[in-house]
Amino acid sequence: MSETEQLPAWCPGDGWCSITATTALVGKKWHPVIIHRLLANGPLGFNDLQEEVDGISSKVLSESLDDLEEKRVVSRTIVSEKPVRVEYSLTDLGASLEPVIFALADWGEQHLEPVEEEAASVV
Amino acid sequence: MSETEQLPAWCPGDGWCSITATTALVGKKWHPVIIHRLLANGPLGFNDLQEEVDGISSKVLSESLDDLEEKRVVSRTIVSEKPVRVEYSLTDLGASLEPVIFALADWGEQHLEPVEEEAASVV
DNA sequence: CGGTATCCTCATTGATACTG
DNA sequence: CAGTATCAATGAGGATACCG
Repeated sequence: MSETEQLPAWCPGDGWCSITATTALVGKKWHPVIIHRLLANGPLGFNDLQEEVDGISSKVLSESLDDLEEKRVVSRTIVSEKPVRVEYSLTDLGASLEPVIFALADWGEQHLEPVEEEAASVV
Repeated sequence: MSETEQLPAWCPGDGWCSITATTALVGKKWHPVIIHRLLANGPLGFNDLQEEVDGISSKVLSESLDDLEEKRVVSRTIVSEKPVRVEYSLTDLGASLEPVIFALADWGEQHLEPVEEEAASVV
């Protein structure tokens, strides 16, 4: 119980797990995509973001953003223009997720991407 | 609607998204951890795996493994020894997830890990 | 050892509508 | 534009027990 030092670096504690910890933050269904879009397309307004994500409802987007904000991954900025806009962007913590998001996207590209032909039958 | 080629490589189609595709495969709560353990500790039997994962019930582990098997990420091998054992291991596809899993673990390490001191106050 | 079978609860989503 | 309110539906996850 006291020899955590013999364990590999990627799995430190007895109970604690870096994977579990990470997925607890960004493991929700839409979180990776949202972060991805913010990473790629810079700060976005609510509706712009919703269009980027494709398929998400305003309710779920709102909840997701609340969650990500609470976890200090996303920051919400009210831009006092006219009319007032809101801008969602990544915090430094959020931006630091780039390798993770990139790994997800990359793997999907390389291993799943395919089937533009099949898509034709679906329309 | 026809100019998908102007989009960056990591976000190809109009509807299709590599992130969404990837998380559809490994986005379930326990999947990354399970893959991580198989990645790290080689083939494992059911109960061994359950102990590695820590906190998962046999039911959920079973369901997760079924799912991962169906998705060709994990393979189940019956070892005809005596008594019969079962070995779970990663397929080539599963093994190819290493960068993703590693990214998750790595990020957790670097950004979440700490707070052994704070833990004392929670107990 | 390697699982299933139940049952139950909570979290997440989806659809829709409405608001300032 | 940027959300919130409601409500229904799904389903993932947990506890426990049991089986070959």
